[in-house]
Amino acid sequence: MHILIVEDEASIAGFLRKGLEANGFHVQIASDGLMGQKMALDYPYDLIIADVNLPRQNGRDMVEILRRQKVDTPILMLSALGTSNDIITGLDVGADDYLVKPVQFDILMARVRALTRRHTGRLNSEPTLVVGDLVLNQDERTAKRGSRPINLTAKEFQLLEYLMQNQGRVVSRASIAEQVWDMQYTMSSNSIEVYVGILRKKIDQPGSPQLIHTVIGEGYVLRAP
Amino acid sequence: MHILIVEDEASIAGFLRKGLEANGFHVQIASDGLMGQKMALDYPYDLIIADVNLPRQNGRDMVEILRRQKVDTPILMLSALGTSNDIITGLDVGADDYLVKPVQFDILMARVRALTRRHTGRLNSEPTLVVGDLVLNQDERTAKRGSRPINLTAKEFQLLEYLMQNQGRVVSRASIAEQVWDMQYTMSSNSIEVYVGILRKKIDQPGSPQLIHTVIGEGYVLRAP
DNA sequence: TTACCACTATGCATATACTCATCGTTGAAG
DNA sequence: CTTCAACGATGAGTATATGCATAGTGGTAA
Repeated sequence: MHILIVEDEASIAGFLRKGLEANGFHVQIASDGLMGQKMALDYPYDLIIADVNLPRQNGRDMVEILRRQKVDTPILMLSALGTSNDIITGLDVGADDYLVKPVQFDILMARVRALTRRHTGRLNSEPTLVVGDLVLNQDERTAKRGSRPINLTAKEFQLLEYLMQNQGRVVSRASIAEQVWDMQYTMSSNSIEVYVGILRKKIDQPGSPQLIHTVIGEGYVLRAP
Repeated sequence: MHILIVEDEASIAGFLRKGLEANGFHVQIASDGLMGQKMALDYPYDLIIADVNLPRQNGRDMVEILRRQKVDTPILMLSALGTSNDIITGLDVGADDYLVKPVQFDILMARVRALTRRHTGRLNSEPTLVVGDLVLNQDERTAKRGSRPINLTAKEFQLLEYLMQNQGRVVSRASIAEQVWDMQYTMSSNSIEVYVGILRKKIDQPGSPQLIHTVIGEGYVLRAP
């Protein structure tokens, strides 16, 4: 979980970093608005904490520009200003939350948890993936179809995981190659077809409805019946 | 945009409803925690505003139960209690934001906008194209006319996608050839006519109004009836 | 060795893309 | 109202692309 802090006062930035790192977050610091904007565009942080008063470009403008550029990372703004007008404009340019300094660290942590929970709840933190009666437990690295356990090798597991993460969506061979095999897709190999075939034999046994579907010319899709 | 207010004090509930309705939201009110829980499970509200102190079941418990039941609607909590501990437990059971009463309405509105913006951003960005009762989902690569699913091959899908992206506009054979076939248009082939014909057979079945129209000498146009 | 895994090679079956010849429609001129 | 030419639609047939089962190779670890 990566957090970007945009704050020019080194003492505050350090205080936040220390506390956040103690809670298991990775923290990077930008010391002005332009630097913050650049870093936010370069890396998909899970959360951005930004001061309003910043050198070179203030926090509000930075947020507005980031939102215009389709960065949808949650943003928590900090400011010494506590008038309702400040808060409103801060939220309206695209911030998700607003705290007035001096901040109490435990309140900040609670807000950080609330913001990061929503953002990644769907993607990362779920230990199990479910499609129909197929359940994949990412922690235990096990899979089950209904009550029947399924034995998977490492590659098979990765492939199934990727398909389940994209359930309902058609995934191309190219993206499978990138995500599961970590390589460029070349037509010179049919590993993907072979592995899909193996998965089918293990998962879509006759009797239960089929989950893995081929979309000719496009790729594959895992879909609940 | 539908908002559920869970609040037992009629004066506050009425104050909020009036303000929110003036801003274009549809509002429903539940007067205790159990009623709120039931309503939140029954209908996919875009936002829930809940008091902490409620009869029959307090707001914190309600939020916790809703989150357990996978309701992921954004929740904004209100409370007379402003100690950091209250705020923290409120956020940690699954609320997204927390305001201390008495609330200033303009601040509340700003937070409401921030919360609903994020939530619907995800849903609306679903990549679907719609023309009349014809719906094309680009992720799933599926198409439907009304409730009838339509099976399309890759080329057919691309052609329909292009026509739908340009709905209401007449597209020439030349531009279709470029965009769908990736080639210069030469009259030496009638593939386009053939594929339009196939699409017609699949989409414009007798009984429903026709969507694909020929503009002689110009090209084709997809238009809602 | 034996067992297992990741990956490759081959050939078949079939869905799909495209071509061609023919037929239908349209609209303006006679 | 006909006739005719230009334009578009369509059905049948062919070629190609695509996916898949199966068998096989090489590497690794117990």
